Amino acid sequence: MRKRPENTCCSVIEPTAAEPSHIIRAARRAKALGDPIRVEILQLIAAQDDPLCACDIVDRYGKSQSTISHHLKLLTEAEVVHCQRSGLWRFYKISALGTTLLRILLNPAN
Amino acid sequence: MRKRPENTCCSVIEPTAAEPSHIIRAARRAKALGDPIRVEILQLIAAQDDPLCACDIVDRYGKSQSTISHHLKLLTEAEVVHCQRSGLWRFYKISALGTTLLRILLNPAN
DNA sequence: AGAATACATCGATATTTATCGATCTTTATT
DNA sequence: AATAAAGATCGATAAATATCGATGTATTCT
Repeated sequence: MRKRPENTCCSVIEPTAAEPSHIIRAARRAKALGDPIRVEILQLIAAQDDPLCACDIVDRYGKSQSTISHHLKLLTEAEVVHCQRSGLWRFYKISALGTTLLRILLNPAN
Repeated sequence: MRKRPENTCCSVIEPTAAEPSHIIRAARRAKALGDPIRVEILQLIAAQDDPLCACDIVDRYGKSQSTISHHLKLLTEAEVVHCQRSGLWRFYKISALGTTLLRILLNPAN
């Protein structure tokens, strides 16, 4: 049996136990930004002064309407965007969480 | 043809074009945190005062050594952790990027 | 009521990812 | 040199995800 330097096995600090639901939510939030298309969509939404209609997002990325709808659903469920319905249209705006995440992920300095 | 409110189709603000490589890197960074196991591993690494040996990470999550090695590789490639080799061992510590992302993703207030 | 539009959902398929056991590589010990 | 240990890599498989076309649903217009 080889001895490990400084007995690392016995000096592991236990992290403060986060609830499983928090871990899962964190992963879901990250996963929402884990696709280049969704990063681009979020970037587009972030660039607007006003909430952006879903119909203005389709046709920009060479993907079908159903695919874009799927991506918008994931972004919404992760709460990186907020969605408001108005008649036939759905308008999306970036959330505070989305703004923060996008800034950090796109920052070349990190 | 129905008219959209406020002619949204004509008022879309173009985002400042990020390089494709930056978009892809952002997605890869996010994807690295897009798995609950990796969030937990990162949380464990983040809790340490000193770099943590990979051998202290295996056996904590009911996953095989090769699986943990795979996850550590993804975390390293995304630069949310830094890895230093010392003899037989690899020691991992969280990066500034990893610290920031973990804090935001786990924050219940967001 | 009927037609048209925006968007969601469904079912199918292809790609990606997580996981494992086995093996390989590197380093340290004897 | 032989052995042992840590960790990476490989090949296979199962699960998850991205994508599409078709269809459904809700809403608005005529």
